[in-house]
Amino acid sequence: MASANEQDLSLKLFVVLSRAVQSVMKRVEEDIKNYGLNPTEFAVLELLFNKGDQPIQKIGEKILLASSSITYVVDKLEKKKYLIRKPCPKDRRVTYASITPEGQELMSTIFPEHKEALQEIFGGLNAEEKENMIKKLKKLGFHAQEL
Amino acid sequence: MASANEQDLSLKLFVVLSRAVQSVMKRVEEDIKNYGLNPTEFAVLELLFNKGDQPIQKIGEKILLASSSITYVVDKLEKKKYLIRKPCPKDRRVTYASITPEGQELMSTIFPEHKEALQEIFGGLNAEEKENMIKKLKKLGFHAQEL
DNA sequence: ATAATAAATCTCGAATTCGAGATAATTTAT
DNA sequence: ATAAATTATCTCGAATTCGAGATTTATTAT
Repeated sequence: MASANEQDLSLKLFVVLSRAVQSVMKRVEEDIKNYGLNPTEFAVLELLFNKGDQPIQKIGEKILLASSSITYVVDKLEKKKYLIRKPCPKDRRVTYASITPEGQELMSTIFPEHKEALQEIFGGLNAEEKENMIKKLKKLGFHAQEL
Repeated sequence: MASANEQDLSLKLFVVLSRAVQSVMKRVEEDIKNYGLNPTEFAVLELLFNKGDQPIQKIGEKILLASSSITYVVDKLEKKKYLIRKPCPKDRRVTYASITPEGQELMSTIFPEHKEALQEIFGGLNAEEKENMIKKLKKLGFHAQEL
């Protein structure tokens, strides 16, 4: 059994993590909202922009979203003309999401801006601190995932 | 202007942070769901349990929730008999949320269990790593908040 | 070859959160 | 003392996410 101090330390880490993430995400959302997108839409476009066409199923796996939610987001992006659905000829169960030229143009403009915004948002830490935090967060994330 | 490497590091930190938090939160939600609560309900009860009666307004400030959302959560907890609303006699605009004996009993049972669960979820890091992460997350959070 | 199983996508309804605005009470300024 | 501004809470509708289940297609087992 963990000592009271160890437990309190974990509790504190949980609280501090929640707060910090809330502050960070708020800024990130503000940034993305400037582009007329929400974080999920941005994540989907970023995936298609950087990794090419994806089966709708795969998108859900990569950005950790339920299939019904993906349908919703892809619908919205299709209405905005940033992507189109393309049926897969080999497997008629599958539909690809494919970024349009409009989507490409949008992303090639805003992705660099987004990276600058992230650079500012994470400006509280220097490079070494970021490297270290990445390492520790991976450890933490893997452990939590495997429970 | 930040170098490409610095920007990529921030982007990577953002991605890793998002993933890690997603894994952690998923476990925490599973834990809390066992108690028949969602994370927001738990946060409200925890506040009342540890800090005593609170004006509804204050709850929103402490757990960072919009006033309309607080009304919704307090309604739910009141239906579950874990808290009651008490009008403030000094200022008739104010309503206190007050934990009931049932709520006290619930929290005194599940709060220790919750701390044990957190101890497991954060078990990927040792005490020193947690201390360090708390320090860095505070830096990160304050910086992001002040932008 | 047929039946059972699995996989991909979608539909639907519920849960949660937000923002805008309504209402009522208090405080501040004139 | 009255008017104006502020504060606390709530109502309402929109946005987003989920899970359960429906539908269609493909794969596996008999």
